[in-house]
Amino acid sequence: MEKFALIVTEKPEAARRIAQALDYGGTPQKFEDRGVPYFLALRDRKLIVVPALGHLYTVVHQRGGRNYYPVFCFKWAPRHLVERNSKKIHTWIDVISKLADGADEFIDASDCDIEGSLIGYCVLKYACKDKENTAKRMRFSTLTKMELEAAYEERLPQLDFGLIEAGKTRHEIDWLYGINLSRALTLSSKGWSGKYATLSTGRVQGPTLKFLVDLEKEIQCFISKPYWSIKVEVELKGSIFKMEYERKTIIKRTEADVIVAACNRRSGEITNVDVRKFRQQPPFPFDLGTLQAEAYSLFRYTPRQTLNIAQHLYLNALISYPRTSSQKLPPAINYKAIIKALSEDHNFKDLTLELLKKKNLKPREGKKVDPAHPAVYPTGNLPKKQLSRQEKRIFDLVVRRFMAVFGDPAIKQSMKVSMEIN
DNA sequence: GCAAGGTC
Repeated sequence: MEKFALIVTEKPEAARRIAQALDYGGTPQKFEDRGVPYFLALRDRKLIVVPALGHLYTVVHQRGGRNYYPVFCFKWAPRHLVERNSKKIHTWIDVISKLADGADEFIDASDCDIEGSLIGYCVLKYACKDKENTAKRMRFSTLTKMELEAAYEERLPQLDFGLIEAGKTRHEIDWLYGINLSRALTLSSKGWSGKYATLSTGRVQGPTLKFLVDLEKEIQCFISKPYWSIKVEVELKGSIFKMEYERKTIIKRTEADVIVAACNRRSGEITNVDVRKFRQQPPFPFDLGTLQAEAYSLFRYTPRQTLNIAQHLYLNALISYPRTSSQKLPPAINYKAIIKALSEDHNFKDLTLELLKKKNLKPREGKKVDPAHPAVYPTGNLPKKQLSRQEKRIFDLVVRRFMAVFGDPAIKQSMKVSMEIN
């Protein structure tokens, strides 16, 4: 039978989109084997695109037994041998292995970050039987046809072993640190109280608990004290203005009463007007955290909700990969083409036309970077189907932030008026 | 049965 190239992705939706982008007719064939989807795309040669399902391999101790400590001996193994309820993983790996037998070229198309690179590596090494050193790498940060085609044509000759090493190390150190400290904690609490209780800690939950304990202690130690503040309404040329007393808090009620009595119903005199002009720079492009913060403050969406919505928009090729910590927009993404494409939407028309008048499109950028992805930006694709209310809001937010990044600084003015009464 | 972080 004719051999083919096997393209491995991190998840089913990515496999579907990659197959669609690479197939010359845009109509890849979908297959399913025991619940595992994969795709046949025809290009310069036969391509089979098969997804993983996140991590299929993980770390496990080499010898059994539960309560011994410390434990330093571990090995990598398929997840179904380690975790209960992962029969699905067993089938998944089996399907990939069978497909690998018919392939003579292997291409890693997992997400271009630490975890993704490790996922792709493990599939190639274990499920495909030691193909990690001969496999090529497709690098992309959006699932658009243009970028995927370029990523395929210009595939890198080898995997990024630096990222893979970082992924392995993250995995292994988290395991060593977490399992050992959890066991130590469990054993010492049993020694102390005589009762068994499973306790756990780790790289993330340990420090997080510490922050919570500190905050809780602060809350419990807080003693509230009453204070008074004085607000006044003044009439000036027939209009009422609200002002406040120069000292924001007054501890004693009697003292506040004296001040109020001295000012009430008297006329005053404006002693100073302080006008200040200042520039407000455009915002930074969105990293995931700031997108989540903004979505919460505007719409009260939880960070998890926002991530899910953004993930969905990404899978529909409307925005770039949202799991990024970058606040930078490299010129390679072609700002002008994106803004032009967005101008087709009447909601964005005025703002995009204004930006397109500019001689130079230069984004304001933040300091944060990400090794694998740029900041979140709209791809320029407009929704083909009606978006849900939530998707619409997040998409709109990403588009508007992207445009704002190229804007001129705002000139703002503030005014502080001081008045003396009695 | 103890971690963390992918995916669904």
